[in-house]
Amino acid sequence: MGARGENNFIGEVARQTGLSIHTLRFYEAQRLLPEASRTESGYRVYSPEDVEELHFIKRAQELGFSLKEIRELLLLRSRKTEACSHVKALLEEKLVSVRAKRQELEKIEGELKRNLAACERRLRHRHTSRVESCPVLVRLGRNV
Amino acid sequence: MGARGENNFIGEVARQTGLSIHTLRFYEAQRLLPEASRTESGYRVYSPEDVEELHFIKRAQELGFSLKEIRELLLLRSRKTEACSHVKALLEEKLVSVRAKRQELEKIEGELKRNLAACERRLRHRHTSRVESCPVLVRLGRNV
DNA sequence: ATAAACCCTAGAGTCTACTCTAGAGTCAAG
DNA sequence: CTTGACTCTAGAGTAGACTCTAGGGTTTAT
Repeated sequence: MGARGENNFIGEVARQTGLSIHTLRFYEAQRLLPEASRTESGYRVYSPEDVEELHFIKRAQELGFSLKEIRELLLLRSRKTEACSHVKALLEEKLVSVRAKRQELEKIEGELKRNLAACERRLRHRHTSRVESCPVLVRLGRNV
Repeated sequence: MGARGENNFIGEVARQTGLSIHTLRFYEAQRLLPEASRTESGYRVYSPEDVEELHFIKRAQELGFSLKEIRELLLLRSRKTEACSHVKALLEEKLVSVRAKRQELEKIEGELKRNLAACERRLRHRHTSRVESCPVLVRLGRNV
């Protein structure tokens, strides 16, 4: 139980947050975190607020925000003014793009299923599995 | 109606496929296409088969395959053997990952909606929109 | 006193799929 | 013969989010 156990050095914080040491330094370089304070020898020491901020970043990332957008959210948080309606706008924007991506993936998923079904029908009905009869490869090659 | 109109030079093929000239050369460099034949002066000439292959690539991309995976599909197509069951395996693999991504986005979408709802409730009930009361920013910062 | 485990910096490398640039040659039309 | 549209190559640049390396200092336990 030396200073190590008490101080939140970078490795410890990495463990707490599930981020890598590299990533923590990277976030600092990207100005997502305020510069962490240091020990005399230059080791970064993370306050509980820093750790909270890292959780904030992770959580926002899970909501599909990019680091750039997260920087904006953090700024809002610190500005402490007019935040809610601005946050709402960001959420709405993000919702639109996430919904579009999701719908895109749904279409892809449907296509894949259809191709897979064609594949399976063919494999059940013939012993040959040469390319000439692979409906998927044929389909992909057709113009239009 | 000179040689231009008859030969499928790169610009023409770009128009036909909706890919850029740069992209066509890029695909060749990535060995997705066999090296296109050339005129005496070195201009690339694309055969109808080349164009078909480009459509194949586009279509496969729309199914969520990466260029690397598409290279594999093209190889299968040219090997003309055992293709169908191999293709089936690739489709299944892709379906799994697309489904996972889609479900992930669905979760994100739900989260965003929930946050947005909290946002709206708050904005309806209070005139203050200070950060202390922005439920989303508070939520994002909470550990756990 | 020394090894193990930790930390530091600056900067390069990774991945994907392009996208663009500079400098130069080619071709058809007027 | 010139103009303009087209083509060529080699190589650099872009975006996002890391990830790693080399070379070196620090701390703790034995």
